Amino acid sequence: MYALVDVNNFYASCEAVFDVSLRSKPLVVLSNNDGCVIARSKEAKALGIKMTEPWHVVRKRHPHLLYRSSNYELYADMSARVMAILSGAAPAIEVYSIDESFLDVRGVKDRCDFAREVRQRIRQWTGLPVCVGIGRTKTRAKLANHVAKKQPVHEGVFDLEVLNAAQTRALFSAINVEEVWGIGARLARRLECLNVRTVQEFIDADSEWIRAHSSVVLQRTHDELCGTPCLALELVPFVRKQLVVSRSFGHEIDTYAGLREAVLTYASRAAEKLRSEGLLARYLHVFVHTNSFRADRDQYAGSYTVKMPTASDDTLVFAAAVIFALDRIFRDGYKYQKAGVMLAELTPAVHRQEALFIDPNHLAKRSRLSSTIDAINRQFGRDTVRLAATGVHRPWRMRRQTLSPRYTTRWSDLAIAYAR
DNA sequence: TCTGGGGTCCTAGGACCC
DNA sequence: TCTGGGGTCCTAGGACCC
Repeated sequence: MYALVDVNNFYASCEAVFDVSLRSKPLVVLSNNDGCVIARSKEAKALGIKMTEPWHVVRKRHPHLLYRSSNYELYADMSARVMAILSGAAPAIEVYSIDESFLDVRGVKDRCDFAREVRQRIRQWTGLPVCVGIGRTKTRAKLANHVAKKQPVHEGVFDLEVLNAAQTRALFSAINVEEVWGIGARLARRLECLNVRTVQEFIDADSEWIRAHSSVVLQRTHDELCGTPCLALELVPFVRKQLVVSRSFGHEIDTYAGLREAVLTYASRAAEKLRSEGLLARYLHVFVHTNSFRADRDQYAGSYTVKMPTASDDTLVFAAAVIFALDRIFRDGYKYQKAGVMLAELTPAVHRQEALFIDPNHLAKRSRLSSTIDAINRQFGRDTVRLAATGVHRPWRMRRQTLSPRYTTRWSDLAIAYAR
């Protein structure tokens, strides 16, 4: 038996916790470069604003809409607070995303009571509103959470397993199959062609028939929905398989030098992340492309993968690989809009394989250098020490015009309470 | 002018092996 | 008329998630 706890409109709710003027108002949070809408308050959803709609389009339609640039430092810290509360409340918890966790609630006597208590505690301790869905499988708990969110009568808590057969049938017949976890727009369209539109119609379909018409993935979703668990709680912290750092530029880049600055910056950030997780990478992949929305311009996309002699976490090794790759994919005469660095075939640093012809002392020295740089940057702020080749003025850096203060992670940004 | 970023898993098909 | 059988590995592409 699982409970899925999910923060309502997470990014928008985080902003409203600290800025009273944003509460109960239409508010959107924007992606990097203030490009798209990636979170909406309840009131903004009511205005019909869609997820990932371009901001410049929305803004024209709603000139007075409140908005904020995304502030991931704030959201990550608020997330950690919520997850800490949940860890204290349940015997086992799987942190599924920045704003969602699955809880093991087997053995809980009154599940709804428990859920209401958790909800109240998170509200009181963090200021964030959450909904809780309960079900026999993870997929059912997800669906229950959807009901908790959509039907205010349940006051944020819904247990699917207390319904009788007729009630369940009525509920499932009223929900579109696309709301099921694991069924996106594409699969929903394909299912519709097969006359499966509602959750109930999907459940009524034969498991093998689904496998034949789609894949084992959809079959698992079906079985989960019918009550047969296929997905267990993932308690072991996951080991990532790849690491990507990519950004659209704040201003387009049309020179080799500019592109090199940006890609080296991304590679440096990737190396930092890699080291902070104790991993090494064997492959480094670089990609660059022009703005595909500009139909009036020539388009170009290039990518190149470098296999390094041994797995590494060294910024300087990555920098050399980046330049090697970029020299092979750069084409003059284009306006580049986005680039990225991907690290792959990751292995734990404790299993480091040394190279036959490289002096181990050299490796140890470079490793100390990286650790020292990381320590300085942790203490004095990101980029205090960085490669000169990552640029000085960096006009391509992303735009974030309405970034809120880092209320919970910077002394200088702490909220101030005034007494009368 | 302005259109995000970061992940995972599965499948099909080709290359290659014995 | 007849054209084996079984396996692995890799890659590209498609689907999903938040």
